[in-house]
Amino acid sequence: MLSIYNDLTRAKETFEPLKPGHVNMYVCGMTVYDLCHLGHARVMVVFDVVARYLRSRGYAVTYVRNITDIDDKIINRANERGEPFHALTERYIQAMHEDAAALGVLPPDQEPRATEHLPEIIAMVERLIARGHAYVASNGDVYYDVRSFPDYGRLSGKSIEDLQSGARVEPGEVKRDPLDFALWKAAKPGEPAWDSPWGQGRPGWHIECSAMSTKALGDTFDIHGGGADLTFPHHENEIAQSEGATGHPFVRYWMHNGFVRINDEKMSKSLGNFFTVREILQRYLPEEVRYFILTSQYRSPLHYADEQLGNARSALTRFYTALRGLRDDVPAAAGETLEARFHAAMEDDFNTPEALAAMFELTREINRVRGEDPAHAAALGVLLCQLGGLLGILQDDPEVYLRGGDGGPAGLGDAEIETLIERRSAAKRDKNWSEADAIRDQLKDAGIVLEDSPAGTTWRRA
RNA sequence: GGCCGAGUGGCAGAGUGGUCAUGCAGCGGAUUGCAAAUCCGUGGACGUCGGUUCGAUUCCGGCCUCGGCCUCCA
Repeated sequence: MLSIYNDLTRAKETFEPLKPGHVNMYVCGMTVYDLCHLGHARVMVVFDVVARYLRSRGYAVTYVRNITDIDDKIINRANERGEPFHALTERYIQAMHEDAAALGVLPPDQEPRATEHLPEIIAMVERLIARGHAYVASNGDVYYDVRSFPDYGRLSGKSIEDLQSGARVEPGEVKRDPLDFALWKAAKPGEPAWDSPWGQGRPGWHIECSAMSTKALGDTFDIHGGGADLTFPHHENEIAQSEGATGHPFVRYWMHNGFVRINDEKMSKSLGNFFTVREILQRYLPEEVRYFILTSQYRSPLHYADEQLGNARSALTRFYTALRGLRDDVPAAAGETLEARFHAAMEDDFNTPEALAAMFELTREINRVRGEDPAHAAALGVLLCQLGGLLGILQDDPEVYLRGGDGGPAGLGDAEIETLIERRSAAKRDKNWSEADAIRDQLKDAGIVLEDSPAGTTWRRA
């Protein structure tokens, strides 16, 4: 029985999809005017795990993650660079796909773009006008009339009155109410624009998600996800738009992931304190970054620290060390209590840290039995890999992971390493310990760790 | 100011009304030519002040501190 924390009710609820056996899920993706940073990576990894896990429980999942490829920031950035906005967005979409793939994030089933859904967007705005939820302003903008939607503020826990007191009024405002938000923005000279019943213009930020999610998944769907900073106003506005236009409930379970923090502050573009995925991948393996993201429950803050990325490396080394040398062509061990513990953790609102704890205990069990019962160890190892697969980790060949670490600036090649190990083995046979230790120290200085066993010497990169 | 969330051992991070998180680091032991890896054992925590309770880190309230949203943001 899977339970999910629903931000709409602020409680964990038993998950039951609208259509038995099928889950429709929409996640707010990126606005593509820059490279992905770790916060974007967290969204992608978290909901990738959600989709993987739902599928593993037998659900057919339709996972939609949108791309915002037209908005103010994109226009400004394109102007700064003196290039067409779509050239800019194409480049960053490409980069995002590369980053996602590197982190083992499976592609969503659909990846709709705002600029490819102008007809749906315009139709929804027209519908909102017709149903009395929106109005055309004197300058050609179209605004949502927030006061026409009594439930406004429910998701974010705000009241219209509270919002009213904090609302700021810009000079030259053409809204009827400061809380109203733009569905359609009239084009200024030189801006990208599309034809509409209200003249040339472009969609507001929120309407694209309402239009695209409804088109892809229907008026009502199961899960809507995104970063916690989208709760208000973005998702609040989506509810107002979609329910205002369709007259039906919009989303059944709202999921928001917590922020990545650095020095106790939110990592964000506006604060400028972010690391891009690319920067981090220059120093850590993709699987290490992914593991690091999963060490925190998705709603909790994730504290960025080099020490913790290093910890991720140690942890993965422990897993892969246990898997190394085990047969992987056997059936997974069945009926293990640790497997049940893993699933209990995942079914409790995707508690990945607890799920990882179960995997560590499974790892200890593998190490414990591998001497006397290699067959059982192998079966447990296959199980460990399967569980890891649900999280998108431990899918590498152990040897590749263990030998593929950072070789350092003066990294030795595999062949050189093997040669040195053979010379050391010869010295060991001769009980020439000083020679053997000298070679081991030499390798250690090059970042190579040796591990002797009765079966011979293995090595890995530290 | 309004609303929301959080404060757990050296670090990270789960969880629970009364026996164990887990990983890394530390310490002791086994193993090893010595190491490494591994196994066994072990120390160390629940912001603060009250309340409820036989018993609270866990429930309730006050306080303190921190973070977030209220404006673009994953």
